[in-house]
Amino acid sequence: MTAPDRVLPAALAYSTENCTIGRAMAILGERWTFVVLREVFNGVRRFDDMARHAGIPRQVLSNRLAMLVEEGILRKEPYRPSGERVRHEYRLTRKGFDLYPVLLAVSRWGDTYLADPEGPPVELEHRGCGARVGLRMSCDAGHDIDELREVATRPGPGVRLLE
Amino acid sequence: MTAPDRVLPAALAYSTENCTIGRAMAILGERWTFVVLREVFNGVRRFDDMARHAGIPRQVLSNRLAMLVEEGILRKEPYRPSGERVRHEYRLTRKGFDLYPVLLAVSRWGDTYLADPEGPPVELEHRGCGARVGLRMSCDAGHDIDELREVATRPGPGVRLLE
DNA sequence: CACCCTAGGTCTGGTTGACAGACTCAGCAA
DNA sequence: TTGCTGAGTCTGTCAACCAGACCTAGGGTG
Repeated sequence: MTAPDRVLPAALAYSTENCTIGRAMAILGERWTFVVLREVFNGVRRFDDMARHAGIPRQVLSNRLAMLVEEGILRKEPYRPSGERVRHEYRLTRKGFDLYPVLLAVSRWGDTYLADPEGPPVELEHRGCGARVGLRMSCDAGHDIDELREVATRPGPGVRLLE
Repeated sequence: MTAPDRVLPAALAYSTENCTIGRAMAILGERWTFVVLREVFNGVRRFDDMARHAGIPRQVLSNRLAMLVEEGILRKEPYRPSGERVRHEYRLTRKGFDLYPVLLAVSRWGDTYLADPEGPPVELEHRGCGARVGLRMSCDAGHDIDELREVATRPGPGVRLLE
């Protein structure tokens, strides 16, 4: 029960309204967005497969896919299975692939804190080596970072002062 | 326009209903949850500071904080600034701190794809070294992983077969 | 004492989103 | 002609979001 420091860190002198987390979560922060993405990363690319496999309400899936296409995270591609008419599948764009670390981070956190007692239902392994896949913090200079204390916040090039 | 493989990967023979991503997103996947967490990670711990600083509707903030406390991600602690009455602040639990990689991943993705042209408003640097902080995929055996292709999905201990 | 200020909420009401279940529609197949 | 299948849309209900006003307890001020 000690008094906290009321001195706000430097970053907080700036508006967070333009902070990218808010924008990112406006896209990613809907109940099913990540579930859809997990399906696509797992190779499920078709509407009915997703709806059936992940148990997403069809209307919601429809909305989510349309939004993800509009945001440039998925693209809708026609293809023709031999002897059938043209169908469509959803595939990841580069922007979509780059969400993999987010998905992985969420997945590891969920496995740690939300899995049933017996353990997580699905695991990701390093192909060949067999060890579990995870994320490590590091800086662009290559140093590993183990402690949150080693991370500092600084204003970036797009900073905007509070009025 | 090639036909996709309709053979679902091994993981998909199992229900994803119990997959932890779904559960995690039921908690994290709401418009403001991460924005609240970002504030707390930045050292903003009090109701009014969050509401003012991040522009969150007070009712929503109230709900979000209550939910995060109930989920064991935040805890509410009383403290008394000298000469004032008792107040409350929200602090991260261990479970909450472990969300940092998720926050960092979202933040880096947002900085890359959603920032204003001039760049992200805030950056995270390695204290001392000054380089930007990011995440690297690696396996528990210590190998770096650069390609998504190196990651394979396997059933985990808590797997549950589809009926 | 009466009044004001502040932190930390609640209350109200309109708008949007989630969701289940039924319906549609095009093209192939029998 | 009828049926099947993939990929949706339509309808109606219920919950969540959100802005803006309101409330309340404790301490300070005149």
